[in-house]
Amino acid sequence: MDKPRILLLDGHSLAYRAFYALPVENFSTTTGQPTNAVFGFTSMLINVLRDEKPTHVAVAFDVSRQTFRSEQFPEYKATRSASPAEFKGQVDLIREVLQALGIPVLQKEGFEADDIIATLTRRARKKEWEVEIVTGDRDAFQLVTEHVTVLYPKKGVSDLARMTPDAVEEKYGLTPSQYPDYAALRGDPSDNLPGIPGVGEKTASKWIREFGSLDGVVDHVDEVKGKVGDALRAALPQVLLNRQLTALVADVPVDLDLDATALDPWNRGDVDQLFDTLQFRALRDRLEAVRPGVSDDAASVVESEDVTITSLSGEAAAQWLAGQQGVACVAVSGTWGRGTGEITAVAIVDGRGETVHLDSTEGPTADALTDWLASDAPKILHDAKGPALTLAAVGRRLSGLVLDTALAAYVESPGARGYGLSDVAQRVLGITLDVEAAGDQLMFDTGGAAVEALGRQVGVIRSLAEALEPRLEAQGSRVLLDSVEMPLVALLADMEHAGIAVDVPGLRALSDEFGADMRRAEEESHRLVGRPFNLGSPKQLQEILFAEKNLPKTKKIKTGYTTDAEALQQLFAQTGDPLLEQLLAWRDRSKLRQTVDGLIPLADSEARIHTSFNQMVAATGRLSSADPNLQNIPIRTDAGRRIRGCFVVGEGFETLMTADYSQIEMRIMAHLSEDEGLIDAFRSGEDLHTTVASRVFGVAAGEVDAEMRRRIKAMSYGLAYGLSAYGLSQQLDISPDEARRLMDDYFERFGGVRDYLAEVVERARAQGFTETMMGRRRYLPDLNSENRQRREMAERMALNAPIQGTAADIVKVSMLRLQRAMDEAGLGSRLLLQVHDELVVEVAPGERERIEAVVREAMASAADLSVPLDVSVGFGPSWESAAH
DNA sequence: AGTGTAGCAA
DNA sequence: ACGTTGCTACACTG
Repeated sequence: MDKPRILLLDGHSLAYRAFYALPVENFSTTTGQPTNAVFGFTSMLINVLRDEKPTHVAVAFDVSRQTFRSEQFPEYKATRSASPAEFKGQVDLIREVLQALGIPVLQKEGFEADDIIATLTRRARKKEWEVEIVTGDRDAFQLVTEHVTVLYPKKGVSDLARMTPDAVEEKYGLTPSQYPDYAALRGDPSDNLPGIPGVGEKTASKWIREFGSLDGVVDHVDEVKGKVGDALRAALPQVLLNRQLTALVADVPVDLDLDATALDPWNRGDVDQLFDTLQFRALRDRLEAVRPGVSDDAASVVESEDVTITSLSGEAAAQWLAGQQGVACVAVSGTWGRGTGEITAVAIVDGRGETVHLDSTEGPTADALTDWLASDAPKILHDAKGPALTLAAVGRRLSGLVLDTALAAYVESPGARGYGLSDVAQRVLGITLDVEAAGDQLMFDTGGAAVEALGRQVGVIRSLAEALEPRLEAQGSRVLLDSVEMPLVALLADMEHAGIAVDVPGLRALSDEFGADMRRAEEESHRLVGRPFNLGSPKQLQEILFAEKNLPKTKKIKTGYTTDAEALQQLFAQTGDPLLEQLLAWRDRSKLRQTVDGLIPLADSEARIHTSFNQMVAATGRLSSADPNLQNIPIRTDAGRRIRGCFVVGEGFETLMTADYSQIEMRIMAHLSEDEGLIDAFRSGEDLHTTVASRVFGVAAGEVDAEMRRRIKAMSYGLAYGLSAYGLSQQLDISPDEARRLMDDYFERFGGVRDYLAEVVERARAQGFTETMMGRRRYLPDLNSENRQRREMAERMALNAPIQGTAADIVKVSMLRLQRAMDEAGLGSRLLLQVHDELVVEVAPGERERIEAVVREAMASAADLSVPLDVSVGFGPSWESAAH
């Protein structure tokens, strides 16, 4: 066994360093608690634990300013200003962190942290332990020996200087034991210890080298010539006092058995909880990577410990699957994404409680498993889309899914941070799963550890199913889960696997063209400014626009003044500066080019791009699309639309079709609010915004001009987002008063809408959540927040969630109905994309008319509203041409 | 690596 | 402070 190595930290000095090294704006919790010092300290602690691998750790703190030093010299540290309010309190949080980690904290009235560290150093050295001291106080350099190292923060919180005897020698030209003598001569402004006029670091160091020590200097004090000599002699009493104060006391009466500083695994539950409240996500992961803690609830995690897991393969696997009884819980390991997937192994526990492990890297076992997953045998999985993709990749479809515990957790409470097995297990069961470690095992180890990890996971999935089902019943959200979210899994897998064809040469040509446009704008901008600069750097832009060219200041943001497109356009309108035009042109083209360049490498060998639809991200129930995001492909400008033109019908298909709901959110608002006027406006079949405008302004529909229509359109759309009079005025470029009047007039005519919006917020405030037509909830605890900003934010969310969420419900239902209708009719067309209110379908040869009818029917009948659900449809060889 | 700014969609 | 839901790229900073 190696020699023990003890790590001694100076809590206060490190916290102070961290506090000034890290900007407090960047390190605060959402509740406003500053955490920069806690973060920096904890980060340093984790780093030294990682790099130094100590066996023992202790942290010393100062208690108060009253120490034996301030008694001897009242001015000691007197110039230190009171610590800022943001710092106070953080020290207590640091103590909490240390307590959670089981690291002893030491302090002693009348002494400083450094004295305690000196004391512990002496004691540890008696036992011949190695000592490492981490402190921001240079006085500790006097403790350095061959076996005692000081780690001193150079700058920031991640760069520590390793002060060995050689390093001290190199830096000061002195031995560590000479350091306090030197410090006494030099004085220390931060401790308010006066130095000698005319004597700085250089001279102090020179004298100590020359005379060997401070005693030597005293002995030869008369030999020092010149003005500095006089100054030295005059200051000698102060220097000797300095020497006393700088000396660290190594016999502080602290009551601590060194063995109690042994670094033990900490309780992961406590640490997770604390790091959660501090909102230290990354730090927690770093900590886990350095030293995994132990779960406090080991028994409930390792449920599989006394469960027998049987590994089966080939024929035996097939037989077990065929004879499996009841509902099976399945834990799956494998990889998936980009429209395909592969399962490496599964653990299954069936209704009899038999647990098996199947290694599906082996052909026959994989085939048996595929058949079983595609069969109606009832099964419970956690996040089944990955396995469903694996099936889609071999032309099969996941079936028999009676519960997806990830989706269940999402439906039960959307808006949580994550829905991975460990996230949900933590939230629902209160147990900590070390999924990363398990994942590693699964990746690199096909032996017992991987089997056991999967066995544990399948046990957790079973517990989750039991815990979540009653919650869903209580909420009444079982229908939503069973008839919408879960059936959607296999459909999304099919869509992702299908992908959408792109014209790769077309995209390349666009990239070149946009690139050339960018270069032109860039060169012209450089010419106008007179030197090259980075057009993509908001910081440099600010410098040029506001400091050099002195253009009018725009809206303030954290880092200065905004240079966003809206602001630049306004500036251009004011000043006509040609640079602004070039900047805007460059921004536009570079955005388009980056979209194009992101797509090109994602096209597969058949020139198809496979996105991933995420079903558990949006708190309102919408899908999201990522890698690449195909829900934000440009459409508003001509150049942008050309990118859509590169999404094309694939080989073997006749055409693309797009079908979208027109004004679905307004229709939902009409339905939910039961506002007669709005319902009539929709039923009339006339242009909605014109009809609404004619009522608000009290003129005939024929007399509604473009401006009136524009204002009403903005107002109508804004309603569903909780738009304020101020926001409306900004958007329409009118005065807040005028916006206020517009809103009043609007609500005068459409009072039902106003009443509905008010009621929806009040109901949500009372019950704590909003609900969509299909019973999808969104919890909004902030509706009762004391903090106005948070409360109003929650109110806008409460306005929007039922409308956006109901639209999401309806579109999802329409997708399922479409899928079912196509299956039943045996059509070869397929759904490729969903863009919130739009579906993109790849139409098989000869199916155009039938598909149009099927799609219209599926979409129009997806919900029964008091207004019709209008669907517009378009066909074309590309996504752009299929738009309407 | 994480944060901030910017910008695209519905 | 003032309009919701997302995703991605880049610059900048530690």
